[in-house]
Amino acid sequence: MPEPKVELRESPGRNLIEPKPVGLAGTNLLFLREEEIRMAQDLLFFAYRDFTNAADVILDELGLGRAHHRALHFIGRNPGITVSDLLGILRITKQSLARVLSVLMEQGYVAQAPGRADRRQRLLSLTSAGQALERRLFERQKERLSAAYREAGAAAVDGFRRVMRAIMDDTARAYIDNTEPANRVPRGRPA
Amino acid sequence: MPEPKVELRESPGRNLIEPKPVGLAGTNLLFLREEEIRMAQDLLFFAYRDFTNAADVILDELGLGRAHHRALHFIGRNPGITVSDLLGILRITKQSLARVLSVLMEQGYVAQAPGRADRRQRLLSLTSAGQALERRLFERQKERLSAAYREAGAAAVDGFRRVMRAIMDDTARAYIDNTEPANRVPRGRPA
DNA sequence: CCGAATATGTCAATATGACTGACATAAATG
DNA sequence: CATTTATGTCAGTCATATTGACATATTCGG
Repeated sequence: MPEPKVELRESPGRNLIEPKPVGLAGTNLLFLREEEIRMAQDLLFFAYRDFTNAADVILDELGLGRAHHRALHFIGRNPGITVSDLLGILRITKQSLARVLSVLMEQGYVAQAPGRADRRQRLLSLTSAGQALERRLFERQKERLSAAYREAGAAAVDGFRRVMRAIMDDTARAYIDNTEPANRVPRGRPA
Repeated sequence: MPEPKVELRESPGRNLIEPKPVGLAGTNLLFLREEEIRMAQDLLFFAYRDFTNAADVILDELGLGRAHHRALHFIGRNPGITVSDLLGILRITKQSLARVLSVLMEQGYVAQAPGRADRRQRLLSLTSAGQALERRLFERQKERLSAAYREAGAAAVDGFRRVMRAIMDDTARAYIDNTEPANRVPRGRPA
């Protein structure tokens, strides 16, 4: 019985707990707004869960975890990134990153080079093996994401991006905006 | 302690690693498609990170973790849910859930009742303390999410929902579709 | 040039949340 | 009655994160 059953067979207390949409317009709107937000919580949980799952088979084969994947992703996307910038993106402690990075370097996926301007820095980049691995992981997630994009359509994708960007905090927004491709379609807001 | 810096001060290897959008139309489109997907990876990471962060302060005060929050959320949303249905939603093992649930029950946030139709089942629901706690946690995430919805606009929210729904797997989609408000009819269970 | 600040690395100890696999009990079901 | 199901539990392990202290090399301001 491998398939997890998600459908609920009975939910006796449901109607006792949820505020019923009564005739009063204000109350009903409030209810809908709250339900909208709770739905967003569900969406974020499930979408993120299945998005991250997509690469797990490959990671398991190699004895790596999601933390390694995240590091590979952001180093691959920002070749020559400093350790402290990577820490700022991942929002984990130096020690947590150190363990992940040391594995990736030992296994030849990530290389360090001293910064030319500031020789204290260790600029991180993917080796060709690291690029290859990151690509394998990427392809798995791409399958799921591009299928979703195809299914939802271009207009929905634009809305998706806007909402996701608005959920994250300012520093992450700044990162996202700087990482966009140069030939991007202009956003709704003024620069 | 300075603000974590996310902006990248130098990225020497960037242009060496990213495939350049050459004149060839096909290659350029391929590049854009790939960049679109990598952007989606970024969006999911940052949005999920900051969405989950929102409730952490309260959880820390109480010595609870995100696993407890997830359980509270899905029990609150599905009062009377069975243990196995909750396991199917969270996709964790019985043992992982057991530890979380036993804490929540010891601390009076969650109650069990034997199923009426099937007395093997332990139907889970929030106590009033559990409802109160879930609401506190909810309000924090609501601040962030409703601000994002407001900023992005109704059309974007619709697109967001479509894409998120398309990212998740079939069982999660079925759950989402059954949980939608208003057009929710009594669950298809034969009494 | 010197002292302070910065970038990075490292140590030890700890916490959380997840896992596997085995086993136990009660109840439903054919 | 035998089997299956729903749930609980035990023991051990792993992955990922944390804090806080300390070390080294380098940069930078006065």
